[in-house]
Amino acid sequence: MYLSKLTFFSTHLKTLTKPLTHHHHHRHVTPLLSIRCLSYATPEEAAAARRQRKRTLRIEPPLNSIRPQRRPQNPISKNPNPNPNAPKLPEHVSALKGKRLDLHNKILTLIRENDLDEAALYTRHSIYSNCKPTIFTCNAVMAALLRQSRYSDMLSLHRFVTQAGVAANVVTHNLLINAYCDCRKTDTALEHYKQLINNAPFDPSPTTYRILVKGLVDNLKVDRAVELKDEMLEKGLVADPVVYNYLILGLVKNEDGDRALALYEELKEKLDFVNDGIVYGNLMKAYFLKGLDKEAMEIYADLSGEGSSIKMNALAYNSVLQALIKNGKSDEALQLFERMKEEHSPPRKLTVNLGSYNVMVDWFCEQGKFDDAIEVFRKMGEKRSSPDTLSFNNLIQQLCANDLMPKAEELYREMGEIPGANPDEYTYVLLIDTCFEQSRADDAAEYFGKMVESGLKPNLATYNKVVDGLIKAGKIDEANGFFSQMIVKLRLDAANFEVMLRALCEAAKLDEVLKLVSEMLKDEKVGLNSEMDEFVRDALRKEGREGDLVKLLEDKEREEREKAEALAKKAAEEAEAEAAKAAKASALAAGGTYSLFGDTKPSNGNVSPLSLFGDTKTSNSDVPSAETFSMNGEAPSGNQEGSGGAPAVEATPALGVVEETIDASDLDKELNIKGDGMMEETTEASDTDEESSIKADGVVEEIIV
DNA sequence: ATAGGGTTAG
Repeated sequence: MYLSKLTFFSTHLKTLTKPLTHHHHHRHVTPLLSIRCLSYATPEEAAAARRQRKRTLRIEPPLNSIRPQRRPQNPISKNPNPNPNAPKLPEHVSALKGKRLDLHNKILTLIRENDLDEAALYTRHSIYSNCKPTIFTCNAVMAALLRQSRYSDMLSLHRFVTQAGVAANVVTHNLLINAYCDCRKTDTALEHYKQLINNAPFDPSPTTYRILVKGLVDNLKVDRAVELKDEMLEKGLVADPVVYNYLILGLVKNEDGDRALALYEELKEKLDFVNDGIVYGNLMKAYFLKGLDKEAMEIYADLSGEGSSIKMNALAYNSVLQALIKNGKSDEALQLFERMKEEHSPPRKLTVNLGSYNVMVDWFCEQGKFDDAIEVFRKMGEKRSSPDTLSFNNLIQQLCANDLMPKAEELYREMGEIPGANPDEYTYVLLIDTCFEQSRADDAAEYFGKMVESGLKPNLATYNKVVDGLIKAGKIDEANGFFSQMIVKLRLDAANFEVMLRALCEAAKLDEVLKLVSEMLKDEKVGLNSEMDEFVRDALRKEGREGDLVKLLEDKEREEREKAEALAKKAAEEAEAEAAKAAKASALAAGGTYSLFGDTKPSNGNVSPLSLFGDTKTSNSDVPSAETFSMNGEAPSGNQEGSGGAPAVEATPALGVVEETIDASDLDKELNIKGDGMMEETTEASDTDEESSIKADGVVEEIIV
């Protein structure tokens, strides 16, 4: 139950993110790949690979002649001249034993405890220890990060383990493709898929196609998704009902009932009989779409009939339930819901889940039957389903929108008692909005306070809403309290300061006004413009306190002057010291150098005296010091894609160095992820755009190793 | 032992 909740929550989180359009930057990646493939992350790796090749040469020929089917799909053994640069094969599951299995289990425990930071850190630290994590462990952590929509952390970890020479397997690739799809970067996902096909020493799995087809359908690219399904069949993979279901869903959403039905026919032909119930809800929707209610209900009779061999689980039933509800089959829907609950017998047979209840709640709300909605919502515990934050928010929102705030607040109070259903930003914004609508400014303020108190981070829009609302309601002190609380947290800007200043002036809270003015003067991004200056003067004049501002400004000015003087003095001292040093250096360059090297004259007259001393501080910036030079030449340059990063990997990367090259903020930029993990709204996701984000491309480039 | 179907939403 815990896991299913996690999954549910993650889909919630995933939908929270709103991707940005990125600038495509199409580059030729293929030639680089072969270079990248050469590199082993560590000398140990390279040595191990050499030993492996020797062993292979020694052992394989006789074995092959006896049992040639032993390693038929291994490109290295197929190749008469094993290319040391060939993509590395991922480790077999059998590598997961002993200490490495212990490590794996330890990290799985961290994931189960939802301590992903620790899990990721542990994985990284183990990389260069004597107990290297297997790709299975890396995948587990990456999968957990993906589930929580922590894309940049996931890509960063991936990059790290890849640079360390942990060879990716098909699951790794699927995870990356999944991440790209979730970020609406379907082009990048397809690019990655192409690289997988062309370069990886293994084939895509059925799941690869599920992920890609779902991603394309979600991003309204049904036609491309259909093409991919055909590629899947060409690869000799079995027609997958899940893949067909996504396609049918996409076509139904496009109101293309004909093609949806045709796809079902195709699937039926390939499988003889489709016993996976997942397709039938959408199939019914396709019939309904074409006005063929009778056919739709025949399908329903088939799947729900006595002795039907169609396998229905909760997901399949939910889809059918939805089809009935959305097409006016109310009695059947109610009956089906009852039946789903009856058939439910965990742990083996799961025919109802949180999703079923959500569908019912929405349906009742649609009909205005809010008490029924609340009742069915409360009853989900009977079937050992437990509501999550999203399902609470959904119901609370419908109640708020229908003048049922007391019931909404009752549900809000229940949220804290249910694990996994803590109120989130969305919950509080709903309640705050509704409170203001109902002129309950105090309560709105209280919710805002609770929101901050519980560690949630209101965004600027929420802050503005609350402060504006409080000011309008004349609650200046409360507004000012939140203002001071949020100055740093939200990096409030001049406009926010001015709103507060105006309100304080108008309320004639002069002490507060002066305090705020002093704050504004301290912040060089804010300051006091002439309009505000006048505003403040007016307010003070009314109470005869104009002098207070004059004094404040004078104090400030004196402070500034003193500061400037101190700075100037310091600069002068430094310049003097510098001059002395330079004089010393040139004296040495003129004559002193020889003494350093005995009698030998420097053969190269171009040697810069400065670089000889390695004094980077005094060196002219045009003359690269030895230090700078070696940095440019040897440091692994994971961030500079395509700029010769691969050979650098061959040097033993010290942990710190590699970590330096994996800059999470760069990865954030890569996926346009903001610091809080939220993504900006896309203006337009363009497909024809030939350019792809450099960074995203770089990752694609790098993974196929 | 590592990925994986459907629904609600600013």
